Amino acid sequence: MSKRSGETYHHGNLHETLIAAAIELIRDKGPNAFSLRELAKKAGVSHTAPYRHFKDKNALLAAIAETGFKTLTERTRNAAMQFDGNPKQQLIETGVAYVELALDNPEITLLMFGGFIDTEKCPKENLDSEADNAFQGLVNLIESGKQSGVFRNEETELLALATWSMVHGLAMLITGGQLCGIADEQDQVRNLSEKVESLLMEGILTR
Amino acid sequence: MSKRSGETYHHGNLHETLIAAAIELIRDKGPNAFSLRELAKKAGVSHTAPYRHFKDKNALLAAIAETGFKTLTERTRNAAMQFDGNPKQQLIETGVAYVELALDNPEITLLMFGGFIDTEKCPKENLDSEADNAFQGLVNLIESGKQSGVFRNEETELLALATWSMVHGLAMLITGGQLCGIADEQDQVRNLSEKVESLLMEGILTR
DNA sequence: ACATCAATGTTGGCAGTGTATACATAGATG
DNA sequence: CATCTATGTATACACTGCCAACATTGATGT
Repeated sequence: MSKRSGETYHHGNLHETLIAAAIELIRDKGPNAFSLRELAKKAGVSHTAPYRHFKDKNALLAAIAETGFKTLTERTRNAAMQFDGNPKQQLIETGVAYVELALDNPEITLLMFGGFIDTEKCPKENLDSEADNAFQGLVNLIESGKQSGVFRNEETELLALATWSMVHGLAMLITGGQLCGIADEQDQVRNLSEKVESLLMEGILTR
Repeated sequence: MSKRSGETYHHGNLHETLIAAAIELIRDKGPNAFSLRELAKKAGVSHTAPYRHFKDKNALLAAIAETGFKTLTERTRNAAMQFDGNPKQQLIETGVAYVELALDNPEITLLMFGGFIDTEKCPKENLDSEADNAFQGLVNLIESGKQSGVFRNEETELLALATWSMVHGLAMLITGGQLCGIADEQDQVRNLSEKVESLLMEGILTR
């Protein structure tokens, strides 16, 4: 029965609608309070309709996390592209982009890294491989920086892991609220990211 | 009515029992799947008994997170104490202790930093102040290292934040499963932590 | 010694949750 | 135009957090 003019029995585009609405809900209430039934209501469908598009709640969250990793890959790559040929600046801007994205989307970031999603051990599924993409960009960046003699000749994966950890840690501390008062505003974050990463590059020991 | 010999109407020590049992449950099923009712069953009390000791679920989780921060403070301080007078080694061992603790208690670590607990903006409550304690130890360590000329003469808080971010990021990447295959075993973690922190100290730029 | 009270427990109930099952509809395909 | 399959709905169940009313008991003051 099509009660009103615009309403059809088949939604037609529920998959994308659900993801978009879910992101909104998570932004509002956090990944913890997010519920499938409220999502269905928001999308204007019955509370079991989402199961035609996602195996279960976890699968939907995983899909959202994946979009998060995609934009993370995009943003960091774009940031790096703007300083092609300058690995040092590239590394800094990549980090700033990483942290800024996390600050702009704290709830999604928590969803991505907060253990809300069961990933069945360590399968190289879409989700993880998408995260690998972001990491791979970093690896490439460092590799080229090594070859041009800017970065030390250490194992590339190790250098990448160090920079990733640094930036990721800062992002998680901010989104987790551990840095309240220290890093709330946007410009503070950029400033902080830059300084912290400079420290990683220059080292914190005297010479 | 006291049915059997050992059973009393008043448990007598429910508060601690609940926390201990909750930690076990969270270890088993993750902070996400943890439920108050299952906890009550495990503790052998009715499903509302926990409410006599904790305002709500969030309060219980906060209490558990607080114990987590306490042990974090202990472990890192103990690690530092063992190398008194050697700030560089102190910093490394502190970081290793941090990451190892996270690896040993991934679910609790997620609980502490994964956004499961509503902290009402940024109140300086027990939870946060306990986290501050761990950070303060790091600040002191770096301050003394600066005075003995080992660490660069940068703003102490910034140096502390950088080292904390680095170590925290590594810990979160490991517990979040992002480093599957790279850092699973205990000795791998120590090795990785040491290397990564050495990089932070020495810097990753060529000189 | 006894009444009283506050702390700590239980029972029952409610709204909300994830998800399994059976059924309804409609767009696509032969 | 019949049929199939994708997509949506209705219903039901076990489970959840939490509230309100009641029960038990150890502690307290007189």
